[in-house]
Amino acid sequence: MDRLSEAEIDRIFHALADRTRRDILAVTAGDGRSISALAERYPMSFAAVQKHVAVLEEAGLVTKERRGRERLVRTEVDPIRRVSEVLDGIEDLWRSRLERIDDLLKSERTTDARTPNRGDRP
Amino acid sequence: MDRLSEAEIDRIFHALADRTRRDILAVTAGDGRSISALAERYPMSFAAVQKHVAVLEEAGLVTKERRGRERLVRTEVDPIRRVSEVLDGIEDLWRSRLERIDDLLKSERTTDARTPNRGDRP
DNA sequence: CGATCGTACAACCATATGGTTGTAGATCAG
DNA sequence: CTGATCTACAACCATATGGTTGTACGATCG
Repeated sequence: MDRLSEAEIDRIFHALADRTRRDILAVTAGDGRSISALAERYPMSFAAVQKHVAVLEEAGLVTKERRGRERLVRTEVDPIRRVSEVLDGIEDLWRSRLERIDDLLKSERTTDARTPNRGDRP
Repeated sequence: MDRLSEAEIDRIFHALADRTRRDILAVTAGDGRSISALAERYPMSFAAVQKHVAVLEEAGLVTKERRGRERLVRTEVDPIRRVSEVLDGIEDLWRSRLERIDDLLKSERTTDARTPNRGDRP
């Protein structure tokens, strides 16, 4: 249960930044589908769908399991859950910064009001 | 409070699929920073950072507010929260499909076991 | 005023991306 | 075995992306 590396997060978000790939995730969530079954759903060639699946696979969002001559594509929910936590992290940061700023403003109002508006940190 | 369109989700995930942009989001969460202040943090030109901010802005993840000759960049937490729900949606789908399959297997086991393994739907 | 700072934007370049077609290897049906 | 199906993979192409440099413009300082 390691944390996701930045490179992994890059790959996951990039994989999610495409309608077709998100749809593949939705369709193959829970039960798997063969690539050719997937290819029927989209207005593009088999090879194009194959590439989308490859992107999802490299991001760890789906796995391929062979069944006879087919490869069953199935979405893995774990990385999705973990990348969701990345977003939660930004949200938490946002909240805590707001709090900190609020405190700052309060303490300044009780002492002086000469607007030291810079928050630089080299 | 509309739902995000697919195009918006495309833009948001694409914006998130870059380390520098995610860092900008983290840094400007809560309090804003000028673009030149941001540019000091990264090993690239001012114009490159400017482009990253533009991508984030088009995705609605940050807003720019002018203060004097500077533009304060500040992350908007709402779209982040909403795209997080997109991921939750996939996860929910996953869970419900698993349930459905489980039910299917159970009902088959009680009647017959001739493995009708195809789940096609034209 | 002139100089400088922060920004905007255009032009350019190398590489990545998303699509295509074509070829070849496995596996299954007859 | 033969043929059909499913997959893998390479080669190719147009466009998008992430970076650069250079120029221009508004706001601030002296």
